[in-house]
Amino acid sequence: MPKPTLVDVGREAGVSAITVSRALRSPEKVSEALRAKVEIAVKKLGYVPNQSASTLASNKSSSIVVMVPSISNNVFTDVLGGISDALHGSRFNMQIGYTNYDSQEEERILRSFLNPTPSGVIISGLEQTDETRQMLENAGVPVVQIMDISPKPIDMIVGFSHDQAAETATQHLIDSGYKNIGFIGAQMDPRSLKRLAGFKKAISDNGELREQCIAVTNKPSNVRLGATLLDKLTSQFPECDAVFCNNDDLSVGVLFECQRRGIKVPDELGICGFNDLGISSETVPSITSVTTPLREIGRLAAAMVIGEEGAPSTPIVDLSYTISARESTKRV
Amino acid sequence: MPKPTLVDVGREAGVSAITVSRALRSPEKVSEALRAKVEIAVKKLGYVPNQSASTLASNKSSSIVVMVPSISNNVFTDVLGGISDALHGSRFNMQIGYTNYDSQEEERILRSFLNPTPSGVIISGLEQTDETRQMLENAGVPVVQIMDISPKPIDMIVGFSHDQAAETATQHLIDSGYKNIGFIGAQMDPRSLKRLAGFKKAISDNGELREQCIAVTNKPSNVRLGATLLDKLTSQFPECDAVFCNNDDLSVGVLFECQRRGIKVPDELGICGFNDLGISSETVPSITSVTTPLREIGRLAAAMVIGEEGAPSTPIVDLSYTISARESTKRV
DNA sequence: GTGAAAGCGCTAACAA
DNA sequence: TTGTTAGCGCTTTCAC
Repeated sequence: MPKPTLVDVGREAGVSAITVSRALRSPEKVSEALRAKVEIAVKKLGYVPNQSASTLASNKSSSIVVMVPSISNNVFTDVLGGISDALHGSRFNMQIGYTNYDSQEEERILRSFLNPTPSGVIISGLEQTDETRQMLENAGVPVVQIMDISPKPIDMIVGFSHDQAAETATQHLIDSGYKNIGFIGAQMDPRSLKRLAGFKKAISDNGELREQCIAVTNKPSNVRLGATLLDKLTSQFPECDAVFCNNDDLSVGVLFECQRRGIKVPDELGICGFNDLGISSETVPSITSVTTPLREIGRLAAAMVIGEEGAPSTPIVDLSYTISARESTKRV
Repeated sequence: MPKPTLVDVGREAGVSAITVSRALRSPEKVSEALRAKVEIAVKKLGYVPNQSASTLASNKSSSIVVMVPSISNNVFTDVLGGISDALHGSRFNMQIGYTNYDSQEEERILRSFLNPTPSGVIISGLEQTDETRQMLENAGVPVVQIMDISPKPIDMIVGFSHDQAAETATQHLIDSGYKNIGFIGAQMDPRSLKRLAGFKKAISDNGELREQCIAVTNKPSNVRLGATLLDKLTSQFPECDAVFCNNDDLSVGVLFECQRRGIKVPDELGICGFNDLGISSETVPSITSVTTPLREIGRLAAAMVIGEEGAPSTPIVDLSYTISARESTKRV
C-alpha cells in the first residue's frame, strides 16, 4: 500500500486536495465541518505530509536554522537542548550550523541555509556581518538572536547582559574581601570581551585598574588552559588574591593548579567561574560561578521564532543571571 | 535574476537537463567532453542543486541519519563532531535523532526519518528492535552501527569491545596492587553492562567475585552521582581499595568525594574512569582512564556510510582503546 | 469557503 | 552516451 497523499485524504473526506492542504496548515480558512472531516480522514489513512513536495512548491522549508559557534562547547549543547525541547512535537525541525566563531563562515553557511527559506532563524550573538543582516532581512523570516542582549536586535532577542553579569561577579569578589583581583579568559569572542569590560568597570569603580591583572588568550577554552593562564597571571601579578574566569573550564583548571601548587582556596586565592556548567558545584572546594539560563534561552528562542503560544510578547527578553556563591569565594 | 536550474545550465552547456543531472551525480555515465562543458556552465551560472526537487523526484534524500542516545553526553558530542568533520564539504548533511536510551523511541524516530530514504544511517549500539533492523534492511541504505563491536553487524560496524576494555582496565588495577576492587556505574545501558561483565571476568579470573563490590544505578550519569555511589559502595564493601567507574563523570565525582572525606588517592583508594573525556588528565591527582577513539569512530562511520575513498575496506572495524595510566592508580 | 489548473526543479524509465 | 516524457506531492493563482 503506497503512502497516502493529499489527494487520497481528499477522496476519503469528500473534498479536494487543496482543501485538505488548507485544513492542515491554515485551519481558520476552512469551515468547521470540513476541518473535522479532514481530520478524521487523515487519522484513518495515517497521512504524513511530504516535506520535500511542500518545500519545492512553496520554496519554504519547515526548518528552524540554528547558528552556533561550536559543537563541543557545553554552553551551546545546553542551548541546543533547550531548542530541541521546544521544537519537539511541533512541525518544525532544526538545522544546525557551526560557525567556528567566524562571522564570514557564518555568512557563508547561512547563505546556503537560506534557500529554500527556512521557517525561522536562531543565531548566536550580535556580531553578524552587514551582509548577513541584509540576507536575514530580505529573507523575511523571524530571527531570534541569542546569548547576548541589545536594545536593537535584528528582529527579536533573548539573552542576558555579559557586562553586567561579569560586573556583578567581580563585585561579589570585592565584597568577599579580595583586594587584588585578576581576570583569566580564553576564546575571547565578543561576549567574552564584554565580560572583561564588566570586570574592568567593577575594578575601576572600586579603585585602580592595573593592566597586569588580565591574562587572556584567543585559544579555545579548556581545563588545562586554566592552569596555564593562572601561571601567567601570578607571574605578572604576584599580589593577586582572586581570579574571575571567563568560564567554568578555566575556573576548574585554576582550582586544580592551586591544588598542585598548594595555594589555599579560598583563603589565598578566591575563584569565580562563568556559566555554572555542573562541575563547579562538585569540586572541593566548590567553585562560585555565574549561573546563566542557557537551556531557557534555547527554549524561549524556539518558542519566539515559531510564534508559539506561551512565547514572550515582547521582542526583547533579558533573562538575567544569578551569582551562585560557593566555597571558593568564602573567605573566613 | 532567478536561481538557475538544470535547464538553464543545460542551455548554457548545449545539452539537456538530464545530462547535466547525470554529469553532476554520476560523472562516470557521461562523456569526458560533456562533463567539462557542464562544469564550466555550472560555475558560470553559479548553479546550486535544489535538494527538495531532487528528494521529491527520487524519494531519496542526501541526509545521513545519525541516531544517538543523548545530546548532553559528551561521549556523543565527540562522536558527532567526528561525523560532522567527515561530512564537511561533501554533498551530505546530517540529521540527528535522540533516542534517550530507548529502543522503542529509536524505532519511532527512525521510522519517521526513513521517509524519504536517507543516503545512509549511523546508529549507536547493537540493540535495535527486530522491527528497526527490518526497516533498515528494507530501506536498502548503508548502515553503520557505532560504539560497540560485533561479528554480525546489520551492515557495517565501527567501535571497540567494551568488555575487553573494562577487563583490561580492571586488570590494570589488579596489576597496580589493589586487592578489593569495586565497580561504580550509572546509566546502565547495554554497553555499560558489557563493561560490568568485563570487570567481573577480570575479578573472577584473579580470585573471587563478591556481589557487594558492585554499586550501580540506571539514573543518568553526573559528577555528583559518583560521590553518591562511592558512599553506597564503601558502606556495602568497606574493604574496597579501588574503583573502576563506568565513565569519567563518575570517576571525577569519586575523586572529589575522596577529597571531601580525606581518603587518600591512590594510596587508600585507586580510581579508574572510562572514555577519558579531558578532565581526567587535569585533576589532582590525575585520574587513570580508558581512552576511547570517539571522534575517530564518528569520522570512520561517516566515511564508511558515504563510501568515501579512504574508508576502510572491511565492514567491521575494531578501533580498540588504550589505558591511560595516571596518578590515581600509581600506588607507591 | 472551495476547487481547477499549472507548475516548483528534479529524476526514473524508457527511447533513440 | 544522450534525450524525451512523465511524473514526484504539494502549493500558488485565479476562478467561482
